[in-house]
Amino acid sequence: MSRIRTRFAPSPTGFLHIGGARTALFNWALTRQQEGEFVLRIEDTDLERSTRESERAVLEGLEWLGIEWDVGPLRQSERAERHAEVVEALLESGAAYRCTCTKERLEALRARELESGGKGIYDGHCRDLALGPDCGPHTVRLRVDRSRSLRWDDLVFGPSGQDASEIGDGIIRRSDGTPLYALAVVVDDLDMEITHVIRGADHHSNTPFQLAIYHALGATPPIFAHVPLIVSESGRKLSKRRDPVSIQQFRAEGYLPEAMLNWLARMGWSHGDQELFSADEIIRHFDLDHVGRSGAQADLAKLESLNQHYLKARSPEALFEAARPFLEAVAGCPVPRSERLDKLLSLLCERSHQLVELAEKARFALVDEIEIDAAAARKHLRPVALEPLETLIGELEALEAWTPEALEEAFKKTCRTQGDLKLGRLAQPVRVAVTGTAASPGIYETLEAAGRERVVPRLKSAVEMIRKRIAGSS
RNA sequence: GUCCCCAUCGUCUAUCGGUCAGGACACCAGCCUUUCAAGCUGGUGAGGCGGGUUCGAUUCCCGCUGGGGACGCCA
Repeated sequence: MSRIRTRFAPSPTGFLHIGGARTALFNWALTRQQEGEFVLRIEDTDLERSTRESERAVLEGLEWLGIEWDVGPLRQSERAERHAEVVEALLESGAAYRCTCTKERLEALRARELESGGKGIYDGHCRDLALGPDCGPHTVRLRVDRSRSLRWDDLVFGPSGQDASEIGDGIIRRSDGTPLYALAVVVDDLDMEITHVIRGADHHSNTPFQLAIYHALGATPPIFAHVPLIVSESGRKLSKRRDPVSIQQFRAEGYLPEAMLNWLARMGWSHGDQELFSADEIIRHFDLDHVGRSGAQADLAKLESLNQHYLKARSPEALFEAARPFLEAVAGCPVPRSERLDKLLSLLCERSHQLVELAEKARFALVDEIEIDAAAARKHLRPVALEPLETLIGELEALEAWTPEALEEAFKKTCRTQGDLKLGRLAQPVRVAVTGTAASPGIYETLEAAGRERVVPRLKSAVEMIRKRIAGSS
């Protein structure tokens, strides 16, 4: 058997969304596995809605995910001549005909049809009129051979399609001379020798008409595999407005590409009980037979869980590399990598789901001025903490080494001299004073990460706060 | 409205006639504990309904119900 050739054909009318990304992933995975060729084709025939900007967004999204194409990006708009040529040939052979029906007539027709319980398809008004090129403004319709079967064996849905008698003569060229999607995809897929068309299930019911075009062209259709849609929590098709669907949005929030890939792969596809997949494993195991037929809801909680998993799985270098822009956004300045920061990051990814969250939690070690959470201060920076804090400051200032071990020693000693104070009674006020919040990694690691130069002043300012509080309440 | 498709825990799913219906996320509880997490242990939780076929149906068939998609001079 010859090599397979697949394609991903997004229309650049927005950003790369998760449905498209998953379709691309499935195409890519199968192609890599079979050592075929993967074509990227931009379907930009709708000039009004297509922009170079969103085309770039789509490419960037794919690149970020690590989905690489072998051919392209090709643009459908650049193939206009070829499309026109095919329509002319179809006209010539009689497989297509000119239609002068106005939009008004068609609308009225459809309304009347629907009203009387009909199918709302074209009635063939111009089918046998043999209209010539001089018939005025006209579209071109495919003369669907009504005796044929427009069925195929879908690799995901199984036997699909209907008889040609059930569909109408669809338009393949607009009155302005440009081709319609159905014509363009078929011609492009044929010219590009695409062997497997793997696309969203929203194309499932458009496929019969496309088969009719293949027939009219005397061509053999490719193999089709329709992948069920990813749906929103309401169970409907994803909406760009209401649902978080943009790949770049996820990226901006700090999701890792390996987590996205894993998440996307497991929506609709499975490999037994396995949940974790690297890109290589997806390629190795991907199988259209194990793509389900029902729509999948995008579960953000699962993505978060996967993202944390991959955050923890990253090497310190790779973690820092991914986190850097987020850390710098918090710091407001370049953030160099350091051993101290690496340690903090590894501690923080156990309590973060995305990089934005991680960077925010690292704030206390990145900036000089922190804000103290009011509720945390009220609860922990109380008069009873005053003496212990002052004692601790003395201990810390006397410390030679700023290590977790030395810090622990200082804390233990302070607790002892403060009448066997429970560690939590000291650790919590310190935590709030140093991080501004009541939650952080272990207190010694936290102090180590913040650095002596920041810890002592912050403790002193906390002491001041408490003093003011005492003065204010008396 | 017409055509097409889909239907297992809250969610993603495994199961290709015989399983105590499994896993993961989420959720709950316990352990751990200086906070928050993480981790560990345990737990709640599913075959939409009605008919068939069969010794036996989640699995095969039909109907119903529910949900979705397509019906453009959009892609």
